[in-house]
Amino acid sequence: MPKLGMEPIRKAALVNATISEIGRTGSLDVTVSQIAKRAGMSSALAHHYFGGKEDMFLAAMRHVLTLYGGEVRGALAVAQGPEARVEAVVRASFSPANFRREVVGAWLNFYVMAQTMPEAARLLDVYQRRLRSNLRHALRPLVGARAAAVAEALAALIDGVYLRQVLIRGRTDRAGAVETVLGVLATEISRGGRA
Amino acid sequence: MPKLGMEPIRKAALVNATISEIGRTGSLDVTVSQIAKRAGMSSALAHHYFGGKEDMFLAAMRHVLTLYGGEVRGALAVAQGPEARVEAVVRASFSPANFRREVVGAWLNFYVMAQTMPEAARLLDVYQRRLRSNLRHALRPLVGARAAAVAEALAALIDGVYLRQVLIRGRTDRAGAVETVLGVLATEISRGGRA
DNA sequence: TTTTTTGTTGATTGACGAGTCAATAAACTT
DNA sequence: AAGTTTATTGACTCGTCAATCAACAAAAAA
Repeated sequence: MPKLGMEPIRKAALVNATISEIGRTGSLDVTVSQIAKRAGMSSALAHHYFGGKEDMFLAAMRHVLTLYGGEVRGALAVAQGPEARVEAVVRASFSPANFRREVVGAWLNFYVMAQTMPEAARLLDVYQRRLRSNLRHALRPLVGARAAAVAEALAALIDGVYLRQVLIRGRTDRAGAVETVLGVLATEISRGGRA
Repeated sequence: MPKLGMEPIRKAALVNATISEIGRTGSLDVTVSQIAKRAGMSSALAHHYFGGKEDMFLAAMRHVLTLYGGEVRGALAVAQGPEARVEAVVRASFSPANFRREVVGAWLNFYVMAQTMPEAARLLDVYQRRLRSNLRHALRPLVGARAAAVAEALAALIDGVYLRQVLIRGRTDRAGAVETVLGVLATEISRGGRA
């Protein structure tokens, strides 16, 4: 029954399955067989489409990063004014799609990957740079020269809030997460550019 | 050459070796043999003193948490006034001992452990509670009713700054880390208890 | 219609690693 | 001196898993 043009479909299925399995088990100790099974194919086929396990992991990471990037861009496009722009970035970071338990679990493990896989480190670095850059530009009119420092802090804060969700049993607390970050943002804005 | 009373010495050596190896490889994929070798003994002996790999991991985690707790307590003991108390907690979090590359790498992996090992989750939860509680109490006189929210934000910020070190090549940036957190603290204090 | 390309898997290989065990030896007890 | 407890390891078992291969099937190209 070989239908042609399966490659992109299979690859997409494997990428999703990889994210799901990493998120579900909460670790990188997922076997290719587990992933392949969830994606509805044999492990041999998974190896056929991707060079190996590492490539699957990287593809999954790229996918998550791409989704996130898209969401940030979309939110920025409709944001009116600097304050709305910062808020857009923050809200996109905690959007329902990005802030699901399994995705948070996957993120955590991407950081672990970054410690061994140079390409993973590069991808995360790109993400961090873009995040900081977005925040910095939006913050400039609000806090002036402090923009860089505040952007750095907000970016770290976002990551930290993510990290804490890992320990929370049950559903992730999206409202609380956004509130925490926006709370700090409000304080920084109220201080403005004063040194 | 069996000298008696080896147990505590061996265990301590294994705990240190575990932290080192997790930090060095940046993942939980460390073999008992690797750990044992670094601790200067056979893997069989490691199994003899600890029930298994998991126990070694938990013991390592307890050790790091204990060291950290001690440092916070020590810093709090000599701190004069609320502001100094908050600063003490922050500085202790980034003390040279806690902020070494390998320890940061180990921390990251403790969070990963927490996703599968209930006991690891419990330990991290205790740490987080204590951290927040310490911050909250010290912040109360400074920001009044906002103490809880600000404590939550600072705690997340500390974790986030930790997380970012993972990607930094070479030495960890202690000064920058402390500066980022204290910067936010300063802004929050300058706002005080104003809603 | 033969050939090539694409899709697909069961079976196998080869490596590695956690945990166990039997054996050896030194110290401590009685 | 005989017996017990503590220390220590090399060798082994048993399982798991990434990666490969041989083989089969169907569509597309020649």
